[in-house]
Amino acid sequence: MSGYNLPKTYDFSAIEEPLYKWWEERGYFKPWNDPNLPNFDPSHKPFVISIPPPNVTGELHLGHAMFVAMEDLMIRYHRMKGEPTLWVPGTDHAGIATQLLVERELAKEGLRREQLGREAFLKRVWAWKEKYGGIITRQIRRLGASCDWSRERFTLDEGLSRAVREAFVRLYEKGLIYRGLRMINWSPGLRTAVSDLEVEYSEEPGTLYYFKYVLDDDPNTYIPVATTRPETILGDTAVAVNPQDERYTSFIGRKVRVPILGRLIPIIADSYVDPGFGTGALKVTPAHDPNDYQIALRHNLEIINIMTEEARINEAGGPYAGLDRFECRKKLWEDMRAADLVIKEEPYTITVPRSQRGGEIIEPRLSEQWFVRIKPLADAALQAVREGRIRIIPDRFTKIYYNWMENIQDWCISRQLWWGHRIPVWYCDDCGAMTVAREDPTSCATCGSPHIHQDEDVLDTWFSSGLWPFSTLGWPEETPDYKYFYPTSVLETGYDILFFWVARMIMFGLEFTGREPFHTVYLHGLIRDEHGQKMSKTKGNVIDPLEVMNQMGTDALRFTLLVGSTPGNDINLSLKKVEANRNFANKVWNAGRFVIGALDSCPPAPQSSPQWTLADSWIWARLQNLLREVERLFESYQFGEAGRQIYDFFWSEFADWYIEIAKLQLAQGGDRAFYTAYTLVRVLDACLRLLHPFTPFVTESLWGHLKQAAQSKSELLAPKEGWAEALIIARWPEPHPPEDWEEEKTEHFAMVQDIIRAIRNVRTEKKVPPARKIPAVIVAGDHAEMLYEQSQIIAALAGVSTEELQILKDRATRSGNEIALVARGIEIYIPLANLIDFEAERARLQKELAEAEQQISRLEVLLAGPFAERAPAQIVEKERQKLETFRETAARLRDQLRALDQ
RNA sequence: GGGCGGAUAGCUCAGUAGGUUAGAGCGCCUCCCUUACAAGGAGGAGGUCAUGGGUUCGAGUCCCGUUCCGCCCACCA
Repeated sequence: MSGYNLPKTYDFSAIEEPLYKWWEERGYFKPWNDPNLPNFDPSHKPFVISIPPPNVTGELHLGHAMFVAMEDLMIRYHRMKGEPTLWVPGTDHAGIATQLLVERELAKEGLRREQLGREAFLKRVWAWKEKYGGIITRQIRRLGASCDWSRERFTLDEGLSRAVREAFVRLYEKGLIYRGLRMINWSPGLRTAVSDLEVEYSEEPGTLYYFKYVLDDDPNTYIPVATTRPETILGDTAVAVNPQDERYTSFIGRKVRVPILGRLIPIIADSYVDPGFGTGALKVTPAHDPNDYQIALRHNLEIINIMTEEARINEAGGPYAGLDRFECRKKLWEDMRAADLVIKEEPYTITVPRSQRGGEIIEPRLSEQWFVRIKPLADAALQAVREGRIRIIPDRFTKIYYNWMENIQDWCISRQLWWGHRIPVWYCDDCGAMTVAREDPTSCATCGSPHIHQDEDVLDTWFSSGLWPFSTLGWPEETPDYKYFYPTSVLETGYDILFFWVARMIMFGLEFTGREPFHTVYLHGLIRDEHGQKMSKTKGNVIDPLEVMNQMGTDALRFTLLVGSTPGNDINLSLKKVEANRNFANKVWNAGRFVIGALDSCPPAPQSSPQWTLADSWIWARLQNLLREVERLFESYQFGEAGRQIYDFFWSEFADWYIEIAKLQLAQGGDRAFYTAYTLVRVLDACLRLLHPFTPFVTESLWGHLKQAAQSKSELLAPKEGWAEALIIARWPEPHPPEDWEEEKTEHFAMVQDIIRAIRNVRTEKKVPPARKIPAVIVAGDHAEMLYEQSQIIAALAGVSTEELQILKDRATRSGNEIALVARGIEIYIPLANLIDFEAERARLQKELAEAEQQISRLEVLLAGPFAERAPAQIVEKERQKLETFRETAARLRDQLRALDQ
């Protein structure tokens, strides 16, 4: 049996890499993936996914593994459905993250980027990208990602850069991009602006500092003020109170002195101030607080910036100039205490804005930046989802999306970095006018002067990612790819970047292409450790997907991620789960070995028409049921549930029952053996196809062996059209319409199963040695004939001796010297007189009888009530039959109890 | 301050057409190296589906309230 030449344990490490190479070389990842078919068929609707581009310098983590598993699943499924399928891969330049990495490298050499200058620095980054940029894509291949690498893109590629320019200029020309002085979030460490989304707020224990603002006209009187950031006192330009606040009415319009600095600032009235909070008086620092800035605008206050780009105090801070913001806080407070300006300190929980990258504390800062006027874009994006042109799965994120879109603020898109798309704006040194252009200009568009210089800033990375679904296909050119593959189909990613990325793609897609960039958004959850903790290096609970793949194989990891998750819900991953799925891959492998072995030894194709056994029919019916279920589940994006059902079918029906029975049928030889092999092949083949999107490697590998074995056997086993040259491009199995016989065969087989289980159960209970065959009498009424045909199977699987198995329609006498069982109304007697403990038997039978009677009365009540009239006839009938069976069972149990008493 | 998710077996979780005896994996107990697989096979123990109400012939599943856990959004010094 050549099937047994395959290794006994599935050896993924020998299989995965060559298989992936083969797929790629054969061109299966391309949309026209069958090498035997013509190259382009525009009449087919394509299925397209753009990869969420990982950071070019990133390293594989479970988030990547998750999206690859999900997207590759969808891609492989649609490919097998025969659709032209394209998965566009690529990477993101990831401005901040990458620049930070390179700057850190420089720091090791004692260098800062300013010392190198822009050109030289960018050269370094590109060199870095060339060196490490391939790592992540290699790792993604390792996961089995079947993307079309010939179409790989990078956000800083020439084509994509052109798209970015085009987008910027179009928005600018429409008046949707503007430059202005605004309060933005400033990252002192990176010395750049960041967007609202890049700031995370954390509740932290802090202090509320109370101090005195002394009145200029009455040095003995002061107005008490509280702040969480004393250093900002240096930039105060007013103290505000609520106009309704009677405590302070007399102060309004008078002046106070800024502590230490001695500047005179006014006390003003503004209804923004909450009289109930703190002291009811608010210090106003327009340059360092967004609310204060608004107040300043209303009252025309002076705006004093007291901090440098690195959040040190500048010359406006007088004696504190040069100090770091937190040093200053300490020093200033001490000085104020010495000057008797301190009232008290109170512990206070403050909401600290921190950078998403690195966690440093963000400073609100007034500065000149570029913004996208987002409202018009957001409105269109809102419409697209409201009108169902884009569907978000799971549905609950739709609300979150609405909420964000409805309250969206203008998007700060300029970054004071060097690594990224430089803003295509030039300033004239002579007339000062701006030139915004698609191509680098040589002169000022307004005055014609050649003395122009480009804006120093680059664009937010997400600006280019927002164009990803169409920029990767060639936009703004009307390339064949763009025309055919755009819009894409499904956008799949983690819910954590719904706003960062998904929302922006929708806005940009609608704005620039006039179409929704995809019709469906599928969001997966975050991956946590086995107890739901976030994975982090400090906690030491990080699972490295590469490690997992090395240990258990790619299929095991993929299957775990897919089956262990439901849309939008976080998944708690543990190695135990992966291990269980590695075992599954091994199970599949071994079932395959068995089937291939069966093929090798089975007789040639018969002339006669097939005669199916109950088991054959049953497994076929169950397979059809599975195909229907999987189809339904895939349609509704319930991939995890689909995987689970395939798993269950494969293991507990196909392997546990059909294969066991197949051994008996094969042993009969002749036509029976052939048709058994035929069924084995059919079912295994279908399972491999169904599993392929989940576990591509073990299925492809096994399928190749199976195909070979089947083809060398007979045309019947391997009809040409069914067996493509690779599983990856083989057809997805379609279910047959349900047929009448299916229900009956399923029912009958369930009976056989229950009888076998009942006997096995009693064997274990009575501690019958496994090898010992026992006698049994089955009394089955109308089912006797059907069961008689299954007697071999019952005997073999239940450990009953074939000679001593009787299957009767009825039996006049019952002896007390038998163990009596009832399964589905069928009686089973095991004459094991020496093993019978009469008391225990009576107790057991009585317990079973009680259970049956309880069910009977429950069902009687149910069927006598309104249920019978109101519930659908089918459901009622089902319950009626159940009641019948229980009555039957109860009657048999009573017989047996009586027999026991004789 | 708003909004969302979770609460099901010792652990981690499925259960998304409401159908009446609630499932899996791991762990646990008994037995078995049976010629695909010990990464396996057979049998078993274990759950008042967080809680209180409601809708319905019927609720783990739908509606309302409560408690605990987690998350997102929001400019309160």
